[in-house]
Amino acid sequence: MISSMSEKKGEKGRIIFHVDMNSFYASVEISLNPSLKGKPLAIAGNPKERRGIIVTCSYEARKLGVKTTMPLWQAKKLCPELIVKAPNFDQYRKASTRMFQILREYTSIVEPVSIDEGYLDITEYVTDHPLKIAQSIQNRLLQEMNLPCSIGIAPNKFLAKMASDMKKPLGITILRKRDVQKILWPMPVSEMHGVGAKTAEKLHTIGMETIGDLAQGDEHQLQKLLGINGIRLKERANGIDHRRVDPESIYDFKSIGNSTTLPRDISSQNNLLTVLQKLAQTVSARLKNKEVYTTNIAVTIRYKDRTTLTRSKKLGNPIQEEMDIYQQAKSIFLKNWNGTPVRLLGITGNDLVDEKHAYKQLDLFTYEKDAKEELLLEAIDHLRKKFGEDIIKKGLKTSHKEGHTDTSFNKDFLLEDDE
DNA sequence: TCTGGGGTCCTAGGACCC
DNA sequence: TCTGGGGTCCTAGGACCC
Repeated sequence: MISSMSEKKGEKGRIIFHVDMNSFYASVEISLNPSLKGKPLAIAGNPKERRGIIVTCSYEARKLGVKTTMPLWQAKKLCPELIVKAPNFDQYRKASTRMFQILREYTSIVEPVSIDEGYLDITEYVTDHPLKIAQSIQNRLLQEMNLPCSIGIAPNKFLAKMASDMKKPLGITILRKRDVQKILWPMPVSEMHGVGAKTAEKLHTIGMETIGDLAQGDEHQLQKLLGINGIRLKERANGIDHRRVDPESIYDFKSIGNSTTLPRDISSQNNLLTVLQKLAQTVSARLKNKEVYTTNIAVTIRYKDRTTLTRSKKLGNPIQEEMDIYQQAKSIFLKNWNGTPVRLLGITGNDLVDEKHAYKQLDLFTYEKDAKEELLLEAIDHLRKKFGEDIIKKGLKTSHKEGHTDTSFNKDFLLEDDE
């Protein structure tokens, strides 16, 4: 029925689901320990340390005013009987894997967006009314895993995402294109997916309060205010979104990083370098795990007053080893740290290349290194002829002292800016 | 006594080349 | 003896999302 309607309009209508797990971490904890059911439960970072913020909480906790990202001490003040658990990511990942397994039984076109949500394109897999399929998915996740979810059904990703948000927990919502005006347009623009605090604020300055305002807004004005994003948001507000559901998208990740808020602000260089080394270790392990090298290292420094800076460096050759990452990060850090107390440190590997490609690059690099050494020997020979043996000995002596091999000579002696 | 850690995408400016 | 316009790469930072 749906497909015949689309054919009339001359476009390929699709049926997209957005499956969104309800308070996922808390729900997994409850599934592992049913005695927590019905109680105000929050998952928060290390409760002993200041980084303790609410990551997720059960609906019972939400009713009492507890919210995501709220500092733990604030949540406890609000709700003294709150049960707090530290996150157990291994368990969440396990549950996530199983959940996506179940989703893939309904269609092969499943795109995970994060650990607890994903898009499904069931257009070619409709065996029943889409609502029935959604009910079946919801029931299976609930019965087999004890995990509640909300599902949005729509002709594209954006509308499916907006729909899954409308009934929580355990909702199923169909949002048709023809309902956009009635359902979506009266909503505050800040509730639109893709509109955050800053964008909402900007939109308010030109008098736009609802999604409908945005939908009917002037394109040039929006382009001027928000760039390309303005055009896109207006399209979405009109229910238009051509992005396809892409199951492969999880395989082309763009960066791998690790950062940490320190237990207290630190200004000792040695201590900070120790932290940096730990971060390098984690990043290296993750790169190896994903079988990629990085060709761009970025260091993030957040100071006591929360001002944050990121400094990055494009590398000549791909790296993966802890020591290489540490050396690069250390050099960037020392060059940019202003010496005042640091609150957070982070290392990110950007511009990732896969191992096969990295090997080629490495070979090239080794080759270049050899070529450089040859040039160096030539230069030594040249100097020997020009200035005699003395200057060579002087240079070689220095290099011995620094523990270099005799072929590498003391570079400072010869070359001005070649590293 | 505030505000984690993992990411993606976009923009803008400067350097450099033709 | 003054100077166009396009393209690419690199870096920094902002906005957003879960």
